[in-house]
Amino acid sequence: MPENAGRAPTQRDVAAAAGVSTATVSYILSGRRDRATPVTPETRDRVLRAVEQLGYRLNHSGRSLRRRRTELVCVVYRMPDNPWVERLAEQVQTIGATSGYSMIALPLPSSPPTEPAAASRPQPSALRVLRERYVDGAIVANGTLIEPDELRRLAASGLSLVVFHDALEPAGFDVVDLAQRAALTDLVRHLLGRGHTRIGYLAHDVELAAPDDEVQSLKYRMVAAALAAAGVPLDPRLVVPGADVRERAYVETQRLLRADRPPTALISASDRGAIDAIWAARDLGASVPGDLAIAGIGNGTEGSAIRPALTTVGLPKLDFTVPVTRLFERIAAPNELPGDRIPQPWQLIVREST
Amino acid sequence: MPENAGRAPTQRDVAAAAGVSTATVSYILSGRRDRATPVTPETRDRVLRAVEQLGYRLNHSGRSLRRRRTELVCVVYRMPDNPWVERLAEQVQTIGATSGYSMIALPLPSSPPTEPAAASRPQPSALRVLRERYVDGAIVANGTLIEPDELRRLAASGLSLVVFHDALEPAGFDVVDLAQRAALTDLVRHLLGRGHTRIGYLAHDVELAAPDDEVQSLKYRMVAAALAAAGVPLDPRLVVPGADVRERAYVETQRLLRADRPPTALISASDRGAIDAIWAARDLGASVPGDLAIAGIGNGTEGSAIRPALTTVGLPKLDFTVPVTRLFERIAAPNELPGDRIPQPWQLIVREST
DNA sequence: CTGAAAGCGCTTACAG
DNA sequence: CTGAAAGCGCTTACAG
Repeated sequence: MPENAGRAPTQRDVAAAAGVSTATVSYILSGRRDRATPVTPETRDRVLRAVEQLGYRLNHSGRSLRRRRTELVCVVYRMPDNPWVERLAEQVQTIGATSGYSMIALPLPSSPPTEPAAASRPQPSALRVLRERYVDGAIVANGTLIEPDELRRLAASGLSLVVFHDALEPAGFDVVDLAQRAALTDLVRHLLGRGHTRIGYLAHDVELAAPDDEVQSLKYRMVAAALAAAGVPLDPRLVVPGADVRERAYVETQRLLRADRPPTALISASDRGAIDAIWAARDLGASVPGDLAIAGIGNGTEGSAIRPALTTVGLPKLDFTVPVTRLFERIAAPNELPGDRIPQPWQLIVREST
Repeated sequence: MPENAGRAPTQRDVAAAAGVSTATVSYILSGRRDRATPVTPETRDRVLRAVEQLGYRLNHSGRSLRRRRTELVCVVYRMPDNPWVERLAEQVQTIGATSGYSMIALPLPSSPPTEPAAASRPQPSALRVLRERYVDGAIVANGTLIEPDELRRLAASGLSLVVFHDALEPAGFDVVDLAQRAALTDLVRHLLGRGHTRIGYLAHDVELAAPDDEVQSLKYRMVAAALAAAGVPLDPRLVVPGADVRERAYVETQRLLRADRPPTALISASDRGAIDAIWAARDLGASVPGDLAIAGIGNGTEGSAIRPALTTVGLPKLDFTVPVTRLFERIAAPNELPGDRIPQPWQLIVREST
């Protein structure tokens, strides 16, 4: 039981209890410079015992104010998380641990309250963590979550930053380019090459609610652009919502198939929706891909487990060693690295469903 | 463009640029005590212009060292997130914002590398955020993630703490009691009351890999205990894995139904697995609940959307105002509140599938 | 209405 | 091998 009433013990209290100076306590606790100024084992023991007895805990603010670094990095993403964000976070933790860094997350709300376009940007209070030097560096898993100008200002103010974004110029930070547009174009070409001309799209609800929102409707816009570029513009009657909720994806797919001129191929904004679409088609007696070719987006883990295995676009494997290592290089050498583009391309993964 | 080479500008730089003292800068930026010491609009403007021009950003470490508080709270949970953790995080953000608090997350890895029991506890580097006063308070969404002793030490060291846990004594922190065991007991009684005696269990894989791990196998252990208490111990042949992966839940359910003496009721560790089980049964020509009653655990959003609507146990509604408000009360009055038990009971939600 | 000064808890070159 | 002292960037009672 600590005896100090109220106030948490400091290194000063530890030093007093152990009969040494605060410098000695600090050397022992931070483990630095042990070689240059070795401490006798007895002193060390006495200090550690005092730490234990007082229940002393290091004060991070004091340390980082003095060291001018927080030894903390942050992963920014939109809720809900998904396997690739989890993998990214895991690698940030693992790789960071080797240089004494810990990781925190900054999950931004999935469904902003009102006005889609503006509200899809995070509140200032969430950005405080990035703006006020709470962390030395950050990986933004979805660069569209934060205004480009804000990203540039953050980088200029000394925050080490690596941003996943398809269409942003590096500017004091690195940009991991997933080349999503190219992959979706490949997918469209693949379907056209199989002879499909009536291609439907199973959308995230928010995409249809705010089709012009670059943040929320990214996939919809990219698919539509790829189809238009190929001379087969998306037929509005073949666009339905429901990719988010299993039962609705099922119902909407059956509605499409029962319509006058059903599509012969369907792209779903999510792998999950695509899988539901496969079930829906099968239950109507339609064969996949015979009667309806179905493709997902994202390359989630489910897609390769089902039959027919799902054609999709996404990262071929979940390895973010390059961007994560880059983040820590930036932190180690602040203001020395310009801004690079790091290619980590999505790819077309053709399986059985198309 | 900031002109300081290297070093980030401080309030001192701002004060110099605006021709005032650092005290004035601080008053203007922190917005406190404006009533007692109003600043002339001209001074204010001059300071804000200097802030803009220098690209000044507040240094959190300096502020929180001085204020002796970080104005930051943390939500601790196990990856992946789920709708209720998201809702919790959202409410922490919203309620915290009214008193100037920001939220960060501490997502702990979902599948620890090796040794299940020990490895299911987080690494020390993850706990640094809680131990070293990086935040003023935390909500632990799953109290089994952190050792009880560690929780007590954290609370004793002054961290405001609210922990979701079914079987922990409050000790300087509050415990939100979901009463999961009682709800699962209700579910078992409900099935027995419908005449079922052969009740199967669709498990999370990790539950069968480490059935003795209290952290990972919570639901499995509670269901087994409830069945045993009712005099109908769980038949090992009716326990199958696969609740995590859609296709496997489907296959395992069909395997159960094709066996010699199939179960007449099935409890799934996840709502998702239960929904897959419904599809699997239906595809074999078995009616739900006629031939097989199926219940989930968790009360996720999908369960009420499907047909037959899913019987499940979980929180009847996602409102964490009480525990979240309590966290901020604790932060406002440190060391004054003892430790309370906050009931937020899971409930049996009977729908059509049983 | 504004400024000089102390101090939050730590780290680290430097002197002994 | 150890300690006295300065200083990281803020805030705030206090004096003017």
